[in-house]
Amino acid sequence: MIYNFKEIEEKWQMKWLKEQAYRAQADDTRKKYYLLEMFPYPSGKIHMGHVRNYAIGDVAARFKRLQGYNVMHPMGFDAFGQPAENAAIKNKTKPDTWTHKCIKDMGTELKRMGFSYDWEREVITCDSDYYKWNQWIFLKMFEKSLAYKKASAVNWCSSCQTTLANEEVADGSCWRCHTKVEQKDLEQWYLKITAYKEKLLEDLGQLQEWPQRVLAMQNNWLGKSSGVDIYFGLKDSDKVISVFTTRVDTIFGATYIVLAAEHPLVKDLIKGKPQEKEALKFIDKVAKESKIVRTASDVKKEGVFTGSFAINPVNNEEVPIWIADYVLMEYGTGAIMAVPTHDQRDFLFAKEHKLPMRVVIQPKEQQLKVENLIQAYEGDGVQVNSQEFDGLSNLEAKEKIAAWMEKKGIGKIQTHWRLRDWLISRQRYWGTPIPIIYCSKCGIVPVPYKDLPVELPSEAPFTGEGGSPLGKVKEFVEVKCPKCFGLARRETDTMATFFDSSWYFLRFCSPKFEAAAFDIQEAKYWMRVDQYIGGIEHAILHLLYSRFFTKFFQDLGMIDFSEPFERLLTQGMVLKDGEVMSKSKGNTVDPDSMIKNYGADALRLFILFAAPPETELEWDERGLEGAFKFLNRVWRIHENLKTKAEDIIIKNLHKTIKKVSEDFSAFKFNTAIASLMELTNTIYQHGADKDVFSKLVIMLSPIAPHFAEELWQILGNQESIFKASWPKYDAQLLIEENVELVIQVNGKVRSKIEVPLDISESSLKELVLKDEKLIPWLGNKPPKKFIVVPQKLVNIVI
RNA sequence: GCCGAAGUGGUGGAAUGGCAUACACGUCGGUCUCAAAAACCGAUAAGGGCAACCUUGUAAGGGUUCAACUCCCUUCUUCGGCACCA
Repeated sequence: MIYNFKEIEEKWQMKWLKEQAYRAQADDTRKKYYLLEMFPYPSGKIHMGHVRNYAIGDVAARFKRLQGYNVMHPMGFDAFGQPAENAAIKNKTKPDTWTHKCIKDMGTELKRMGFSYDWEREVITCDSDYYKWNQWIFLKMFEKSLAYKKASAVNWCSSCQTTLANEEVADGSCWRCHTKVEQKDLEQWYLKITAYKEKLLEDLGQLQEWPQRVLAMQNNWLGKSSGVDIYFGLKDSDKVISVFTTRVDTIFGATYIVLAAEHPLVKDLIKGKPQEKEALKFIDKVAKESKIVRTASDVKKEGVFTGSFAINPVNNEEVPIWIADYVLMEYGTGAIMAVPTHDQRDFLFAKEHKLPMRVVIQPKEQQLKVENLIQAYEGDGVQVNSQEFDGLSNLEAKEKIAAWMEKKGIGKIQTHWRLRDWLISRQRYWGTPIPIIYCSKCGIVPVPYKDLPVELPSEAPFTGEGGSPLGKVKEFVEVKCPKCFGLARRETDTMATFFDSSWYFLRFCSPKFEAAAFDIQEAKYWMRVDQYIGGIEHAILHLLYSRFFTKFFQDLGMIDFSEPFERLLTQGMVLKDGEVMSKSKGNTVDPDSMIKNYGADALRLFILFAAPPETELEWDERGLEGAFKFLNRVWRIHENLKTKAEDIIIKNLHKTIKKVSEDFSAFKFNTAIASLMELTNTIYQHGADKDVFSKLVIMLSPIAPHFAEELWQILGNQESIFKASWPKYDAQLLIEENVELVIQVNGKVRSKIEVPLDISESSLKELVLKDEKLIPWLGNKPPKKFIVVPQKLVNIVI
């Protein structure tokens, strides 16, 4: 007999919705648990990645409820963004219409999976009652000079026809459409995330429950590097070139310096020099090279001499100044001191252009000589040719030289970062309008708070062909200046959508609150997010921005913590035949058809059983079939319940309760399910009574909620199974009187014996030595050593 | 180059110093059936042996330990992040 999953799942889904079974209310008398999964972009259809992400979250939410926590488990939609615009163009509809239809369709699919969301808290970022607060946050940042406008070379995607943040560029290409990113000079809005760089780095230390790899990625992204800025004077002028180095110990070996082609002093340095023409040609060439070509590591290092000289401030030596393509304006000061003997890039460049070298660090095991060098020596050693620092270890010298230079005023201990401010202007329609007005008299004027929201006009002529579509909406653009009431124009760019998702977890605490972005009291109860679950692809972008916003809200005094997510779980991808499921590869499996064939419960069970949450999961429909068979196997138990279960079953049950409780707490769902399967197998051998079966059903309920709810009702319960409490195990029952000991000889298993739990070591020894199976191994020599691990094993060494 | 994660049967995976391969998939065999499906029961790392058993085995090599998938060192491979980063 097969249980009727279709009927059962529909029935309970309707009931849960009608009764608002998963409504969460703040309650100071109860311990809260805020469980959050990354909300989806409303594409219209859920995919297996969503199913996995949300199945993991739902099990945790339901488990915590059964344990008595007051659980908030909200869901919403990250609804602004380019795909809606593209789809609207394609389907000749409006992004708003298209998006809301997708939200509806996707909501239906999520409901069909039986996820226990509090739908009353649904947040949709493209609705003005949400994005109004994006604008409010932007204005607050503007007030604190954390939002500012700047002209600069920016990343430009010609296919998306918009600018991109540094975080949105991967391998020199647009993260969304993989088009090669170009550089363009534009005036754009930035958020000053760099104001929080130290705190963003330091607070990573708080995040004990985050995966190592995410912490490592954030650390890399922030890219702090400590060193010294050294001031090189010019030979023929009083200008100064500042270079940055992390190897100040090699300063006495600096035989030339190199500037990036874009360095502001370059034009001055070459002016009137015989090399001027050649240098200008080179600068022009570098400017045309794309960043990808320039940063490819196998490219030959090219450069030209400026004709000018600088003075090395530690020894007053004259050193030539070069321009080269391997020095980047974006990093450090855009200028380096070159130490060819101890830096491989400088070495290659010096060889190529026949520049001088000097060894200043001698390794212990060999004697370096400039004429014999075939590569730079980048390791540690002892200082030589370094005046009073000779003889010191270079590590010691590094600190001493830095301090000495600071004292003499020729250098400064300095830190450089990789992190850049966040460019948020997008030349697209479907996003939050930036609440700024440009007045020819008053300049940049923020929209007054009382005028929020700046509504996104419902009609705009977007064609996908570039230029901000809002710029063509006259009624939107033309506005009175809030200060002088003269004619002014609105900003026509919209905000990057990562702005929207940088604080939605706070909005969930009070999604309908009208007086502020969130209700401080509600946030005080619900925040921080106890468990956050989502894909590794957000390891940098979304998680970094959210951490930044949280720190900003803390500075505004609206919250009293600086990190939003206490625990983070990044779930692995779903693969098919070893490859990531994706539309472009055409190897996707539609969750909907799986629900039709096997039910949502079986799908949830399979996806949780097939692999631990963090690792990749290989899709296997036969495995799904197996999960379905298991549910049927459990289902049939209720038809044959005994009045009293045997002791062995009771013991097994309590062992299982212990194991499943521990595994659920640690998000080890695959092994939890394995123990439930083992218990089921034992029940097939020995039978179960109503109590044992009820407990099995409760333990299964977070994974297969409809299935469990139905069985719970069949067992005669009136209330929902999710009002029941998680079973507790009786430690007494887990204590065995006898225990099987493994007997090893020289570490190899040779026998097993059953002994009383509290056997003394001497009587155990006596017993073991009498074991006939051991005779061939022990011979008649006395054992050298006799190791006893209580209740586990004995190892005899001969 | 730097940083991070991983490598275990035919397959997904389990075991974090103490019986390697739990649980499941697949395969094979059996029960039931006119038959099939379903269901139920059993076998299933490799090699050797009629068998009881024995040997080998967790990417490779070495080490620590009575005992190593697990800890340490070296190397290889795969995946991910950063990178002419000074």
